[in-house]
This record gives sequence, C-alpha cells and structure tokens, in this order.
Amino acid sequence: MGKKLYVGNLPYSVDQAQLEQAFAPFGTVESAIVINDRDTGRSKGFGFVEFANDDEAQKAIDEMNGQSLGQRQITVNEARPRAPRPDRRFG
DNA sequence: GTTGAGCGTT
Repeated sequence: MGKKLYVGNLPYSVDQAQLEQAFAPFGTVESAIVINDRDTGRSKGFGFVEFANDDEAQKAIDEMNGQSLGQRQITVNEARPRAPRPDRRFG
C-alpha cells in the first residue's frame, strides 16, 4: 500500500531524478515526477512522489515539508486527486 | 511562479 505526495514550490532547476534522490532516503520511491507546463515546456514548480509504503511517505512528509531544495522552501503533503477538466466533447 | 495528460467526439 502506497501513498502519493505532492511536492510544491520546487525550484525550476529540479528535475524528476533530483526529486527521487531527495526522497529516496525515506523509503522506496515507486515513482517521482516533476510537472512541466504543456504549453511552455518549463517546469510548473511542483511534482509528485509515490512511496511503496504509507508510513514511509508520512515520514517523508514530516521531514521534507518546509525544507530547502535549491533556492526554494518546498511544500510536501499528501497529494490531492487530479483536478477535473472541462469535457470538450460537449463544447 | 503551488495539486499531474492526452486521446478523440457524448
């Protein structure tokens, strides 16, 4: 059973490999991704990390939230579900 | 610079 983490306020210099490296010490990172803007190709400044175990994920939240990564203080908490998008099939 | 996409047409 795993848990998904939101990691916000990331520096644009951080990529998904850096993100995984940053969270790897807390447990088994199932996946780590940094979201890039689809239109501009630049980072949106946040990403997601999925842990294999929820206990490890919670530990990572507790230890990583508010910590510095590069020049920014990152936000770490349990991820929300993906936002709904307009169904353009009707438009 | 703060909560993930793209396909394809209900």
